[in-house]
Formats: sequence, C-alpha cells, structure tokens
Amino acid sequence: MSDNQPSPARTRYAPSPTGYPHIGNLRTAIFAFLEARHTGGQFILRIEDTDRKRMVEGSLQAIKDSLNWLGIDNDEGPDKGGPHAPYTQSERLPIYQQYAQQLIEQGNAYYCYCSPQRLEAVNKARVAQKLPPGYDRHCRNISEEEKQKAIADGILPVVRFRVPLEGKTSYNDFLRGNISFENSTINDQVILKSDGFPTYHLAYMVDDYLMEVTHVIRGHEWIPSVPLHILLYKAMNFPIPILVHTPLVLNPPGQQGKLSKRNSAVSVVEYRKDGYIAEALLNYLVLLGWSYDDKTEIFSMAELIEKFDIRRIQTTDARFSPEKLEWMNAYYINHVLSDEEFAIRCLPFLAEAGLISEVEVKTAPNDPTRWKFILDACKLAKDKAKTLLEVAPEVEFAFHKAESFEYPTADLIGKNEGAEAVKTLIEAIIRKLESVPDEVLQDKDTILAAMDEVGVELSLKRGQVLWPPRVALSGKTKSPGCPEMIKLLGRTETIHRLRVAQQKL
RNA sequence: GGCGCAUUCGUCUAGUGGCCUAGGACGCAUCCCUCUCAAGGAUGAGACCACGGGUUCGAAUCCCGUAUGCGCUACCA
Repeated sequence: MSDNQPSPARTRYAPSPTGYPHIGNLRTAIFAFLEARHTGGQFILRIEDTDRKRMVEGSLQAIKDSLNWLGIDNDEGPDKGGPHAPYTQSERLPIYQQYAQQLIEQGNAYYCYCSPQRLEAVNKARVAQKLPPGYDRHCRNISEEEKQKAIADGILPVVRFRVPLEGKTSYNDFLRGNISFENSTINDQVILKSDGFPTYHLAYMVDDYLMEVTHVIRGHEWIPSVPLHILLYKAMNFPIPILVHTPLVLNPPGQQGKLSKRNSAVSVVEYRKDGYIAEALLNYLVLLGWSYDDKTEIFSMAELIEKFDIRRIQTTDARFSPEKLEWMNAYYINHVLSDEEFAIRCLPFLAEAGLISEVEVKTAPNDPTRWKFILDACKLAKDKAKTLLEVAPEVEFAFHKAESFEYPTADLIGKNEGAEAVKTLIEAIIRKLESVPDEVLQDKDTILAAMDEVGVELSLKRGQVLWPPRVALSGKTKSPGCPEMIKLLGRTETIHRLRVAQQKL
C-alpha cells in the first residue's frame, strides 16, 4: 500500500502576541497543523508572550482570527485549555524559574550582574578587535565581594547558560541532516531575564517537554540557536524532539530579504479584505516550500491532510509571488467554489460596495426571492473575477437604477451607424422583448436567438445588435454577457432601461 | 567580520546515479473561441541543472573548493 503509518505527532504553533501574524509564520503553522492531522496527532496553540515590550493589544484575537479564517483549528490552547494548561507563557513563570534554578544548582547556569552599559562596551571592544560580538562571561568567575556589592546595589541579575568552552555540538536536522557547530562560537545566552521572564530558548523547550511536543517545526532562522538548545536539552535531561526547520518566505523577485510589509501584504486579514479566498491562500502558501508531486497544485484541506508528507518540505527559501496567488484565487473562484458558496462569500463585499445593506449579509440567504436575485447576479461575475473585490463593480448594474447611469451617449452607439440607427435598433429590441413568451426570457440561449432575429430583421451583426443594450443595461462598455443581463433583469426592467437609454439619444 | 544554511526556466517546483536532448505550474508571446471584458482551448519562447574540479562505464543527482543568495550574531522571538 502506501508508506508505513507514522506515529501521531504533537505539534504546535507558538506565536508571539505582536499583532497580526506574518504570512510566512502562518505557513509554518500550516505545516505543523498538517503534520498533526496527517498522523492523527494533536495541534497545540501556545502564546509566547515573554517579551512584554513588544506586546500588542488584541493580538490573541488577531492570531485566532487568522487561524480560524484559514481553517486551522487547534486541539489545545489558551482558548480551549487542555491537559497541559495554561498555554500562555506569562502564566507559567514559576515553571521556568524552577528549571533555571535547577540549572544553577547543577552548575549549568549562573547569575550575571553585568549592566547593559558594560555589555555594550564589551561588544564594542570585541568588534574593534575583529572578534564576533558576544558576552565575555565575566560573571562566570565573579568574586564573592563583587557579587555581594551587586546585590547590595539592588541589581537584579539575569541567568546565563554556561556553554562549554571547547568541543563541538552537532545535531541531526530532520530536513537537512547533520549540522555541527564549534562550542567556542556559542554565547553564554541569557535564559532568564532580570524581570523573571524566561527567554525563548528556555521557555519553548520547557513547554515543549511538558506538553509532550514531538516535532519542533519552525523557520530556519533558528538553526544558529540549535546548538545552544541541544546543550540545554542535555543539561535538563530532556529528550530531543524532531527538529524541522522550514525554508523562509522571501520578497517577490527584485526585492531583497524576508517577505516584508514594504513589499506585500503580510497578514491574512489584508488578503481577506482584498477579496482572497481562504482556501486559495492556504493552498498557495502550502505550495511555497512543499510539493506533493510534479503536477498536482489544487488541494482541498482534506486532500492536504491526506497527502501531506513532512519529509517533502523544501530546504530552499521561496519567493512570494503575488501573481501566482492571484491566479490561484481566480481558479478557486472560477472552478472550485459552487455558485452558492461563491455568492455567500460575495455578500460582505456587496455590502461594502453599498449594493446591499449590512443586515442583508446575514438575512439575504433566507429570503428566497432576494437570494435568487443576488445569487444570479453573483454568478455573472463568477468565471471572471480574480478576487471577491472585483465582483461588485461587475454586478453593480443590477442593483442600481438605470437613471443613475452616467455614460457618454457615444458609448451607446458603439459600432453602429449613428444615433438614429441605434434608436431604431432599440425600438426593434423592445418590440421583440414584448412579443416573446416568458420561457424565452428564462434562458440566455433563447434570448440570444431572439436578439439574432432582430439582427436578421435589420441586417445587423450580432456584435452590433448587442452593443447598445449592453450599455443601456449596465451603464458600461465592459459588462457581463448581454443575454445574461437581460435574463437577470427580466422583461419589465430591461425594457425600462432601454427606454431610459432611448431618451439619452 | 564570525558562524550556519541554501543554490534546477524570471518565479514556485518535479527529479534521490542511466527513463533528462530536464517534466509541470504562474507569468510572458502567438493563435483559436467570442456580443464587450474575462474565462477556456492550443502552440511557443524560456534552464549549458551557479561555477571549477573530482568519484563513476555513466551525475542535475555523490565528494571537495569557489562564487552568490539568505539567515543568525539582543535581558526579540
């Protein structure tokens, strides 16, 4: 059959509450989520709020909204609780402090009383000597008097990890194989800050251990920190989880660096506002750094869960392509979404454009007549729109009165012989519409046939016949198909609009 | 500067020693369809697999060096 059954993975997404999550970040969350679901494991949401200076109000909600919209649900987390609650680091402070204390007692960590000024001076001096910046480990061998003086001065110490001065530390990266570092290049990193909060290095590790996380899935910018982590895992006697470092999402071609605000929309809400479909964004993001085979590109969530293989995550950074995202979004609108699903997603955008009321966003689907009209209107834009934002301009004609249209009368004439000819043509169309039975107006093909009869009558080509009604009905030169518009508006309204146009000539 | 990771069409990728005179997709071009705009269909241009050395009967695939890109180098994550 297929590959051997992997054991259930416990993975997590552990964002910092600094606002709306970055799309590159979310992609890593998607990978972690898919791995958990694919293996029948659990996906955990954990909030890493250990840096109080960078906290942004409302971030938790923003994170939940982003995940929610993309269709990523967690099994445990601050909102849901779980066997290892709390899932917010600021509520777990005593736990980290206890582990830090243990490391100190074991001799693997030490208090450091150095001032920020001294640290800065040390760094400067080292850089001047062409040495890599870093802590000079001054407090490793601090004298008792010096220590007592610092305490008497009320200096709050940090806790630093005591890194071996010699030797090598290596580990097996899940995607990249063996990676090793000289211990001499590793700093005596701070693991507990002077305010009693842990740094990332201590906190993530303690939590992952306690929460029984099996796979650490994060961006590859963490690789340089891994040797420190390995040393810490060993000092604390934790098993080392599977370490998966995903590629980064870079700016579009031509721009340098990691995907940034300057170059593209970077949060999920922006894409939502711009009319992107959640499934399309998710699908696109997954394909940035992962592939299933040499041809499949469109995946439903169910297919992703079934087919996701963490081993196929790329090691090369990927450039974000707004063009391909837009293509994929259009593909979802045109080919994946049903008419009903599409119309439902259009509602907020129609309201935003003032075509329907805010309450109708909720009530319209329950009002059969109104819903049919809105559904039919949206359908006119379905195989054309690239984003939901493009729907309203395409269908607004159906919601506006003909009297409000503003267009040059020359538009009405188009390829025809002149105002008089167009007047005659419109008259003929009106007569045809009046004489034709109701069934004819139910179908765009029979409407087209009726229009063709008018064409034969007046010796005009199809393009000439359909041009004036297009402008009369939509108020524009670019519009949905003419028979489609007639069908949507119905006999009375169509004739009315033609008469309004007639006045203009 | 130091350390680390990466390197297949402009971009996302397939490829794990012979099936590769390198496949798919986006974008681009041309044509078809056509009531406008799209969508759709077809075709095409586009990669000496970063470069230089090995290993091998045989390398995009393995090894070494160089170059380039990216990341890290905080009491940020």
